[in-house]
Amino acid sequence: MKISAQEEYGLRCLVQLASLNEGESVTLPQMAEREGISTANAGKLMWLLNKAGFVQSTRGTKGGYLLARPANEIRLSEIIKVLDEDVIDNHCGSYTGVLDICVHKGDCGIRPVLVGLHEIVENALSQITLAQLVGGERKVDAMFHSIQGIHRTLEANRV
Amino acid sequence: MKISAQEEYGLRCLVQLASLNEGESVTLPQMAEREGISTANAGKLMWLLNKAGFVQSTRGTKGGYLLARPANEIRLSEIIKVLDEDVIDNHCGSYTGVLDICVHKGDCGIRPVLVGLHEIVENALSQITLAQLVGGERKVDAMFHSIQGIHRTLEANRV
DNA sequence: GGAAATCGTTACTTTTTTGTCAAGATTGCA
DNA sequence: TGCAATCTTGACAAAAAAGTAACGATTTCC
Repeated sequence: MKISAQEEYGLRCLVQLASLNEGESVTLPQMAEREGISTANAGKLMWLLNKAGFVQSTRGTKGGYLLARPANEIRLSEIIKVLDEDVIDNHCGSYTGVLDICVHKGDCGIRPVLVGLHEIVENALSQITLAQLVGGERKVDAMFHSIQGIHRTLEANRV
Repeated sequence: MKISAQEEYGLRCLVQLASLNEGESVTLPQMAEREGISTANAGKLMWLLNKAGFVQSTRGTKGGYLLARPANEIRLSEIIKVLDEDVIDNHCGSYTGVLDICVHKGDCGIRPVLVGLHEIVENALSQITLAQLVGGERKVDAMFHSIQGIHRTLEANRV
């Protein structure tokens, strides 16, 4: 499985915006430099995120980008769905809907795996907000403890 | 996030082999037909899986492929690591090791997310074996219950 | 009003991933 | 032995993703 470049850098740019103080904004060249990508590339990402309503832009001198919604109301799952098709998708067709592209109409051997992965990833990402990725170890630790909880549950439910 | 074609079809082919009765084997054309891919493509996948020691092949008339190890000892996480780099990887560098490609050497804002996702996916996939994907609703249900367990744990540990 | 800074949009290029082909090697069987 | 079935391997072609470039539109400030 791969996290696409678009997902990764899009998310990173949003974290930058979430870290701004009241009234500040960031320009494309600044953003690009901080993430190690080209300005053109950052521009394309921000265009997507702007269309989707995550960021607000102003043109001209003193222009730039800032978040259009409060950072603690933006869930990572939403972001990923805008930057890519879904939190996880596969080659053969959406396994959350009807599987009609694939040859395995009724008896797809790996479908339970796809559905299961989709569910746990969607769950995890929908519980993390941009605000939680800003400033610090405390929040990161909390997230990690949640993940350790998952670990224990899987052990207990071992099939 | 995407599951690559190679991961998806490679896994499907192995499920076919896991479904065989004692003494049976499957040829490339059969395998390709059942998965809706070309023989050439199936050939390349099986070549990879053969090199990695998952399958055994015999050439000539009556030849074909079969599993080289018991289906209940082959974990999905192992398979995915052979068909792709890792259960999850990102553009910027392995987040299980040192992050040296990325501009964010010490303070990568999304690193906790990458590490967390890697952990829960690795965990889930390492607890599912090929044998569990063969023959039926009972095993699939059991797996699903495990996933529901994860769901509840996440709720309980909400950050 | 004009110049400079900035975003917006589309088209294009490069790279990576997928998929195909063809020639070779091995085996079984008549 | 020789033919047919089968896997093996490397080179090639097509498609998708990632990245770049160019030009247009808007805003600020002098």
